[in-house]
Amino acid sequence: MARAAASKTQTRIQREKTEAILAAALDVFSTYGFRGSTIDQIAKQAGLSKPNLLYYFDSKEAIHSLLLERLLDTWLEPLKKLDPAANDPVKEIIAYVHRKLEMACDYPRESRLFANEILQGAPRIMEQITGPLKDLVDEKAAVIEGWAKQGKIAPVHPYHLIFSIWATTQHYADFDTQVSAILGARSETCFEDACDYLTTMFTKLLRP
Amino acid sequence: MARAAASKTQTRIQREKTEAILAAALDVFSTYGFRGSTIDQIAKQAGLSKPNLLYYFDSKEAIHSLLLERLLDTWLEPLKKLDPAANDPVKEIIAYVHRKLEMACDYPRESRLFANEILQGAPRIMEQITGPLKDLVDEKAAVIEGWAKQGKIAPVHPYHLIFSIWATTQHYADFDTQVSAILGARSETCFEDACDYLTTMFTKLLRP
DNA sequence: GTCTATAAGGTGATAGAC
DNA sequence: GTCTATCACCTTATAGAC
Repeated sequence: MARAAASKTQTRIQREKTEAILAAALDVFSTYGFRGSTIDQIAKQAGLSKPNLLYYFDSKEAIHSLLLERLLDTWLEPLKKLDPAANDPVKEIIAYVHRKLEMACDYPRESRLFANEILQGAPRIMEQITGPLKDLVDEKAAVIEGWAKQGKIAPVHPYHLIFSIWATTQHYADFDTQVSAILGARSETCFEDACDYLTTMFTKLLRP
Repeated sequence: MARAAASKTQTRIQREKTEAILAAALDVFSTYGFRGSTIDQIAKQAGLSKPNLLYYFDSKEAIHSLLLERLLDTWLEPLKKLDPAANDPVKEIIAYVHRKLEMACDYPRESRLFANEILQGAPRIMEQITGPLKDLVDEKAAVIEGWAKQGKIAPVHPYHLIFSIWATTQHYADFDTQVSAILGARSETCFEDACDYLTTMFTKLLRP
């Protein structure tokens, strides 16, 4: 892992610098992907020299790995919260859409970091996809299918429902450049409009 | 631009090699993005030496530019076909969804090339976004809004409708790695299932 | 802890023989 | 047209002074 970062007894300054590096790295990696990013760029943005950055992290890959590791917990949380015992399944799924859209709005760089990794074939994250992520999706897909069988929501392919929620919400983070360019002045209300639109779409889809 | 590629009188072999280079470049660029890709990789995959590749194209950027240039025509086509005079606007929009999904299925590398470029802030394609693409979207959004006002489709935010169509269809190309990993054996019927699912979703959304 | 200097290898592009 | 050889530069990472 890292030299200083691995130490359990970090000073405040060490923690601050580690976080500054991670923040800068998130910026750079989320934009250019792993191979397209350079340590120089990250160091410069974090306000350190390159060797100094490499004092805190052993390698470029170590920074990237830590970012991805941290990301996945955050990433799975909204879906984890989907409650199988919910009274109103339609509302429960809509609430999930809202959580996911909020994440795209508040953490667009995290979304792009993930998108970049998947786009490149997920070489550094495949185990997490086929492991924890797939398990969670399988579990929640079964919940959704159960709701459908009970007639609490309209019959719907649970996996593609989840994919469509991911796609439509993350789109606003990953393709923000395009969305903003096309909306122009309308960009200002983009997220509220998106929230309204997606609420309507998924409500109409799911209402039994 | 290119040396041999710029010549108007190419031999058959020259054309073939140019196309081989472009095919290999599409593979590599769509996976790693511009900065993450190397000429070496492209040359190797095309079956040429690096200097030989650079005999056909002046630079790495020249190849990338030509790919993007070619892409945009194909990319805009499905939306261009949306007919303002269509009898059944719901069907017309659903047909657009189908064309878009088919493109994601048949040309996933093109979709990922585009995604990579947007994700990186569209540095080499911004003019096309704010120009031809925005113009086309503005035009078609007006058509959709017209249909809504006439009561031919349900009232809906036209721009976010278009974004949601892009997001849901391109997702199957751009996030294919993730989709396949999660679906496992179900991947075999992925596109048929997606087609059914998206048809249902957008029909329910749009039916007046 | 942070710096300068530098090693070691990769990368875009060119020169010149064939 | 295609190759080998090579240049100039960039990038990751380390060594060692302070």
